[in-house]
Amino acid sequence: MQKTKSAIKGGNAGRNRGHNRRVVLDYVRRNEPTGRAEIARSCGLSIQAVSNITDALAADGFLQMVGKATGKRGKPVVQYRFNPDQSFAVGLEMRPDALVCAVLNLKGALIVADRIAISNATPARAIPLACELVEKTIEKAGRARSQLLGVGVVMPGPFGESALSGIGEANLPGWQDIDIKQSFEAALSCTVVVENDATAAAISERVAGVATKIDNLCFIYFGTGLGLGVIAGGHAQSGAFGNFGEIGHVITQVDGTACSCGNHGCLETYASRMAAKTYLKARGHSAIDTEALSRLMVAQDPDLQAWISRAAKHLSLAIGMLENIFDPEAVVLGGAMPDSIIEALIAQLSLPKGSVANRKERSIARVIKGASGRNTAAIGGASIIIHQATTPALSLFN
Amino acid sequence: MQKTKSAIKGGNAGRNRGHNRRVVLDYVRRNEPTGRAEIARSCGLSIQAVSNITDALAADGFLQMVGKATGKRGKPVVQYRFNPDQSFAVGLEMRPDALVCAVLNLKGALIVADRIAISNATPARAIPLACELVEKTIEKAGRARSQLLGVGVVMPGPFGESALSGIGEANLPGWQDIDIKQSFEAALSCTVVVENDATAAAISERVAGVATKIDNLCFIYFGTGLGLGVIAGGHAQSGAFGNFGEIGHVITQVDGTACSCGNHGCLETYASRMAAKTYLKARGHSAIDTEALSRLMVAQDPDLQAWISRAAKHLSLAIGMLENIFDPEAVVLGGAMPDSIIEALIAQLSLPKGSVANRKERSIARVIKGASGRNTAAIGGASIIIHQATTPALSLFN
DNA sequence: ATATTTAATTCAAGTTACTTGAGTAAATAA
DNA sequence: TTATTTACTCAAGTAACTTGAATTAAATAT
Repeated sequence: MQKTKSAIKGGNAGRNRGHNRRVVLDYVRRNEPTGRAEIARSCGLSIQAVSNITDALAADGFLQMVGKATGKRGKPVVQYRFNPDQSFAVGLEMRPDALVCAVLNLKGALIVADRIAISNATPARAIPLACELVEKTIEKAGRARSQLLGVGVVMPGPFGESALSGIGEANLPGWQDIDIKQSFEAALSCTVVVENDATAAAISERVAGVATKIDNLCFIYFGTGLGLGVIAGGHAQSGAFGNFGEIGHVITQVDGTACSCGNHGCLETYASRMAAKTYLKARGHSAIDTEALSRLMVAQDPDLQAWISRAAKHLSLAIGMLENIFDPEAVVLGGAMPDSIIEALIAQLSLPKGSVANRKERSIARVIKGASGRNTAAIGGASIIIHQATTPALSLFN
Repeated sequence: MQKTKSAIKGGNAGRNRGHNRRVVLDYVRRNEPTGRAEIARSCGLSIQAVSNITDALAADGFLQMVGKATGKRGKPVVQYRFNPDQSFAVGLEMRPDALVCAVLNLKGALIVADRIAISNATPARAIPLACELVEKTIEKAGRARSQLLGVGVVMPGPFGESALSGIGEANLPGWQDIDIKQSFEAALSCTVVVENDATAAAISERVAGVATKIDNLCFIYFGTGLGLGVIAGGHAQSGAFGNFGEIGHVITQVDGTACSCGNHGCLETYASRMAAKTYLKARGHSAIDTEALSRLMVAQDPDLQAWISRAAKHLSLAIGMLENIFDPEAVVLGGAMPDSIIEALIAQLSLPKGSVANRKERSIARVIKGASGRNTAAIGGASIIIHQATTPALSLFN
């Protein structure tokens, strides 16, 4: 009988210290400016403890004192705020045709993004190039390498054995057999996290996007295929084998369009960049890239309009399903797709009325546009690093 | 600007103590019999700390020393095991037509289950009756009321404003406006947790069912409708508004059968007890309850066979979708449905091959049968209490 | 048989980070 | 001016964990 690995570890004074620092840091980041008494009340700690912690965080540069707040009765509050420039995070998107790198400050603001074209993106070729790009982009951002918090590497899923399964045609070749995280950690000697694009995008919305105050969201990501990133209770979902969110292969039409995965009627064959490309090519358009899509959108091309209308139908089904399953505060659409098309898709959705999401007193729309564009995934990668550094979790005890 | 309530609190020695006790208790429960050195290694604590903690847990009756294990080199391990009878948990299912109560020991074993019929289940009528049933069932189980760990109340979701939304026809009337948890806590003066049936069922599989070693699972629950309970990373998902898992209203056939929710082609109209009832009634069968379904199954009734075959098609779609979205270790089917029918449904599934779940090296089947029968939900309710008491989580710091 | 090795466990002292309680400071309200 | 309120500091106290040396008991080697 195999013993269960206890995923959850015990705590001690030291681990507690780390946890509490994150709790305080996270609270200040989300409620700045704020004072120590308020932090203590909110975080369930004594004022003295918070005082010690803020002193330490300020000494380390994570927090900044920003003067006193008067107006209320009592001794004025010495206010602290989060220092977004204490360090920085790097995001790196690995694509078959390009490597994209983004440097973000701790508030999630983009400092610099850069990219290089690449072909034949095997690990042996791509990893050194990627690392070089990372170093150059850090330099371009004018940041000290020593302040690097970590690198978030974003690759299209699914990971692992998925190559065997039919899904994952859009994957990079030769990456199934290596430990990506370890390879990058060895090359960059810093914290590295590997995630899929959709999850990265979802996290970036929570770090600095439309969902900073939202703890439960679904992000539908337009990559080559279609991905789903979910944040539940403030934490990103990743599945048992890291392949959470393969929404592209959810079937929205029985016996529909043939999909590369072997099934028919997958959502991805209707609503994805690839689907748009295929649809437009079949109607005589050529060289469909993101820019071309933008242009067709401006020109109100009837073929693109027809595609959007069809895609919106399938997306509506999928979104209704997500709402009923995840009960999120909002569904976000974004990714490597022109803003104008995402907006058009949202405008044409016909969401089911019979849904737990169809509440009268909604403070946010059911579907909102998230970050999109060519750098979304790389920004998402950096956001994961920020999220991990500032979000207290049980993982601290691991 | 509203301040974020810090959901996550800081830790101190006392909270750490509680956390560590749970970590140790959980480890022993899942790996018994085991010794202190092993616990220390697995939980990241020092042997001395574990020794103190096990002493305390043994003194409180949560752990029992069960002798020494020889055979290996070195001083023999003093083994401990979880004491399943230190206290007990109660589950209570509130249904429109009946109240079901189950008493479980801490290992999740059923001690006694009981039920009473009820009509017009308004809160004012049902809550006193339910509390009476709880007390009587505890007595019948021969347990001391003082050992009661808590009561898990199971009701069909969705909760909250859902009555407005069209979904939830099967709901109990008059329960939308009261705080169910508080009402029961006041009446029973003990810990009360309220959950939906599907989540309760999922947790019960993890506490004592087919998923004790599984951290990621999806449970499709046959209630009146169809529910989904998900455990991800060992923790039950509940959604932003407690309405996670309304899988019954996922559309598996565009323009399909009309559903009470106003949409067409909802999974629930094909695969649920209600669907079976409707299908069989339309074909001349009458008085279809669970027992009748069992009898028809034994008799190999062709109408029921046809229904199963159709339901399996729709379930296959839904399960494929769940696999792609959640990437679970397994999907479990169970609930208030005869075992024989669940088995037949599983046998007739045709799962998509293009799925992240279609791995070669699976140790468990993609779809397995979980607990089913008339008491499943009540047992699930009690399981939630057990799960909460023995599963360490960040919530300890709340 | 005896010695050695291995591993679990205990004992006592030491450490850490938090809490407590008394006291101070600075603002508004009366 | 005085009282009240609220934030914060200082110093001492405490709980729970870690560390390191010593002890115990079984399996294995000599």
